[in-house]
Amino acid sequence: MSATIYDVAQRAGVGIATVSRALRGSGSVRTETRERVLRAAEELNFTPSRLGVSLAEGRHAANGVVFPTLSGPYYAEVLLGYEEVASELGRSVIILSTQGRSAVPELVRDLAGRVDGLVVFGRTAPSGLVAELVATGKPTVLLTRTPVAGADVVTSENATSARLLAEHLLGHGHRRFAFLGGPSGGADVDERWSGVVAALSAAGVPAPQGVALEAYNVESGHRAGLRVLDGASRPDVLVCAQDEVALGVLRAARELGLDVPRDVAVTGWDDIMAAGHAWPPLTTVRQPMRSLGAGAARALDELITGARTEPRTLILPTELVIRASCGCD
Amino acid sequence: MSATIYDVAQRAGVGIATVSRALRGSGSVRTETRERVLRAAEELNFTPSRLGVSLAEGRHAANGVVFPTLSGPYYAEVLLGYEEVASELGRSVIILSTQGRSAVPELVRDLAGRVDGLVVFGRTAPSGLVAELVATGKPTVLLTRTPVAGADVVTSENATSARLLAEHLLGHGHRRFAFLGGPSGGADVDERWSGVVAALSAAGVPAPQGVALEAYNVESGHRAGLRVLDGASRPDVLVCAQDEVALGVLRAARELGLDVPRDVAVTGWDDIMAAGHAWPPLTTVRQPMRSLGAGAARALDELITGARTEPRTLILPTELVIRASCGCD
DNA sequence: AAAACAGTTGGAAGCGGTTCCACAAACTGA
DNA sequence: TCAGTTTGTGGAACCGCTTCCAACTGTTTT
Repeated sequence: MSATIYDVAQRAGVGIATVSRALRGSGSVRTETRERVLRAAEELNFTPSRLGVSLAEGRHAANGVVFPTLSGPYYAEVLLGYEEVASELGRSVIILSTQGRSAVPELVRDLAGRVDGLVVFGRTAPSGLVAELVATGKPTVLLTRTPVAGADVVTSENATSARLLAEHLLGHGHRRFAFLGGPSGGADVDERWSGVVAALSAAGVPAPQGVALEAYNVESGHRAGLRVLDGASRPDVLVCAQDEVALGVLRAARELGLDVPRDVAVTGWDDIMAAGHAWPPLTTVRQPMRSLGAGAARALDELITGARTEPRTLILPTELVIRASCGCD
Repeated sequence: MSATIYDVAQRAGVGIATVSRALRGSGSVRTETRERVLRAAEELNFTPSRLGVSLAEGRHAANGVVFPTLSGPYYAEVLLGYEEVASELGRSVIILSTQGRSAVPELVRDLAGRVDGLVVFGRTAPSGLVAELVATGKPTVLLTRTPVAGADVVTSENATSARLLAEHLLGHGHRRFAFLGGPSGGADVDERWSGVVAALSAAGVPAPQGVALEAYNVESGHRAGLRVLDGASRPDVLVCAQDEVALGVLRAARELGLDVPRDVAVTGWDDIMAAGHAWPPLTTVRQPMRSLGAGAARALDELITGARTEPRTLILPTELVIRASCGCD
């Protein structure tokens, strides 16, 4: 096995307390002694055991993230932003994906035992479980998820951007809307729905047709697209709750011989990479995915260090990205 | 703080050894005693400290993964496959992304101290560092990366698929090839290059023009595409080392008023989601991304548990995916 | 009935660090 | 010169668990 602090102490001819102080720069150690310790540590190729340190310090120096999946760019980007900041703050990131898992509560509890705090995305762990974690005093940040008492929330703006998007589409003359997303697509999707409904209502236009999805991915969007676009009463525009759904709709339209945006307009949400490369390029709402992750990491750090004790909600701004699929150009 | 094993022992009126045995089912404990312990643990809401368990067991029950980035679907998909299997094997996954980081060696060493073994992707940590880790006896699996003595390698087939791809393109009548990838694009890209070169050489066609990229993403492909396609001596086909690069090339071609595949053919590699949704749909080589991750997780588990001590190389098959961007249809 | 035995159990020794506390040595100021 | 710091250091007490070992109980074997 590798060298322990006792080996270093013996080699340097000092006590383990002095080794610890010399290596981590705490307490005062005579320069000459420090150098002797450093040399001994170097010679033995000593690296402090992370477990020993954590046990003694009473902290893991690690955070957990619970997300549904990394299929699709959204969660991956958020995770990336999160990991970057967490790493800067000296914390490792332990991941847990829940999609397709059966024993989610057990996995989440296990994860909670390995970290100082965790970030939980929407559509992963049930709220009861989150409440249970919060109750044990585990710092928790909720990402794009309905609030739970005692936990931070980080999310991006939805309702207003949805309203702006809908108003833009109304400006194109579209009147018959379909919204591909619900039901219970999670807090964020619900807010987008509300925003669209509000805009149409204000304009005196009939409420959008709500189209339920089994999942938020291309296949699901494709199936829904075929279903919605094939009927006689085809909508003017399909507002999709996610870009991937919209990509599936674009494919469905192509297969049905429909031209987007002439025959039907399509919009997405998130502004993933593929959105700009689709044909036609997708009009969508850009979410600051990296910033969401970064914001969650900072919020969690504040809760863990105790820099802040009161839970807080952080809402990041989004941006309407007009391309061609709405009817522009 | 939360209850410890001592609290449970006291409440149940037994020793901590008995509590440990009762809870983890090791050793023999009288049924009546076990039930008393279980009840006490339940009442105190006891969860064994992960740090205490790990320190005593001498293992972390966690693995690390080092990857460049999660921008783009490739690494995300592999990571997903990895996490799924690791989780099944009872191991948590700690992630570390290196792109844009300055202190990579320190970060990797720190990570190594928190895990029982790690997976290192290509283009992240320098080989010297990996060799150092392997030398300390840390089980290591290399993913799509040049081998290091003592470490497992998991990768997917490159040279043969590249040859097949090139032969298909030759069948379309293309003769002037450009390869967007090198130099030193990593072991996998080098193999793809070799495969293409071999096919052209066998057909008596001039060797491909090698086009260096600053990075493997859409922007980089876009810039390279503008450069290569704008000249007088435009190639017949641009073989890209990655789908994202190819997507950038498609955009460049569109901007230059070129029709793909009539004026120039384009191919990618990986078969990411966007490849099928691009216009024209991208001919590419599908890598089994999830399986790569899953294979790495299993290989690492074997090394950690000692089920296998000799390093091994696992090469997964790929599949040529013919769509329209090569000239088909 | 004595001896061998299987089943239970608690004490204590780690695992590898951090840090409190006591103590000695060297320094400060009057 | 002497009391009162300041500095440097080691011993030992944790942190929370697993597991070896010895002891103790109640059977079963001879």
